[in-house]
Amino acid sequence: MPELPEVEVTRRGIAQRVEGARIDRAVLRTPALRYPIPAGLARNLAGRTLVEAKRRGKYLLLDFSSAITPASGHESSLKLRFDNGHLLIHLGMSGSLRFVVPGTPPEKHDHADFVFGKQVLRLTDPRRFGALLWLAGDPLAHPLIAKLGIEPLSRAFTPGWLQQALKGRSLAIKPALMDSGLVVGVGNIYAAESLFDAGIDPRTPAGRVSLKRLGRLVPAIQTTLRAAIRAGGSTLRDFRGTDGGMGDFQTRHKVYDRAGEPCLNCGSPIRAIRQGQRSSFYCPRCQR
DNA sequence: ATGTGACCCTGGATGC
DNA sequence: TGCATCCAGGGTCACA
Repeated sequence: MPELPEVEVTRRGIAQRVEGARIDRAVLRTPALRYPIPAGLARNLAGRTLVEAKRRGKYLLLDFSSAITPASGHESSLKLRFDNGHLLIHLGMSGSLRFVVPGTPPEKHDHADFVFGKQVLRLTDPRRFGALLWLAGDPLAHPLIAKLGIEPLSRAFTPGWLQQALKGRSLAIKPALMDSGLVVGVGNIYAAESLFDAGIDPRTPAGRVSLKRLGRLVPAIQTTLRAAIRAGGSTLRDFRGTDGGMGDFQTRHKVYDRAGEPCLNCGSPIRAIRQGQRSSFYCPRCQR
C-alpha cells in the first residue's frame, strides 16, 4: 500500500506530465470508494487546468483553482476572484494512479480516468479504501486535512518536537508513529524499518523514549522515507510509479515481513508481533 | 484526552 | 478442485 513515498512519487509523476494541462473530461465508473464520489464531479472538472499537484500526508491535492476573469467592463469592477477547487485523492491500501495509453479499456477496478488530452490518468483501487473528493475553498480547512499532523520531511520535525508531542503518552512508539494526527505518512512498513534503524523496541511506551533515542529516530524516519522516494517508491509488490516502472524499495526491507529470518545486523531471528491490529516486526536483540 | 477494537472491501495465500 | 479461513500497505469511528 502506498505510504508517503509512493504518494510523493505519484505526485511528482503527475506534476511532470500534466501540470498546466487542461482536463478534457473525467470518466467516473464507481459510485463510491471510502466515501461516495460527489455527483457532478466529472462536470466540475471538465475544462479546468491543473495548476499544481500537491501533497499533504498521503493525500494528493490536485489544485484546479482558477481565476475567474471578470467580464469586460469598467476597471472598478476588476476584482479578480478565485474559484478554489482541489481534487482530493487518497490511495488507501491498494490504490494507484497511472498514465495509460488513450483508449486502453478499463479493467475491473479502474474507477476513474482523468483525460488531459493524450495523457490519461487512471485511478485503480481494488479494495476501494481510497477517496476521491472535490474540495471547494481552502483545502487545508477540510476536516480530513485539517487534523493532520506534522510532515516528517519538514524542518519542524525534530527530536525535540517529537519528545514534546509524545510526552506522557503510554501508547507504544510504533502505533504512535503511525498516528496521522501526530506525524503523517509513516505507515506500517516504514515505522517498522525506522524503529529498526534507530534501535528502538516498537513496544516502548512513546513517552518513555529518550531524547537521545528520538535523536536517532527522527533522522531514521527521514532517511528511510527519502531513500524510498529516491528508489521510486515501492511497498507494494506490484507498485508502479505513474510511468509504470517498478520501484525496488521492497527489496531493502530489513525487518518488515521478515519474521524468522536472520537480522541483517546480528543474525537473530526477526520477531513478529501484533500491535493495534497491525503486524509488527523487529529484532529482539538490536531493538531495545 | 487517551487508548482499544471494529469496520470499510477485495484478492491472494494457505489449509483441509 | 472447491471451500473456508486468515491476512494485507490506511484511516475513521464508537466506546471504555
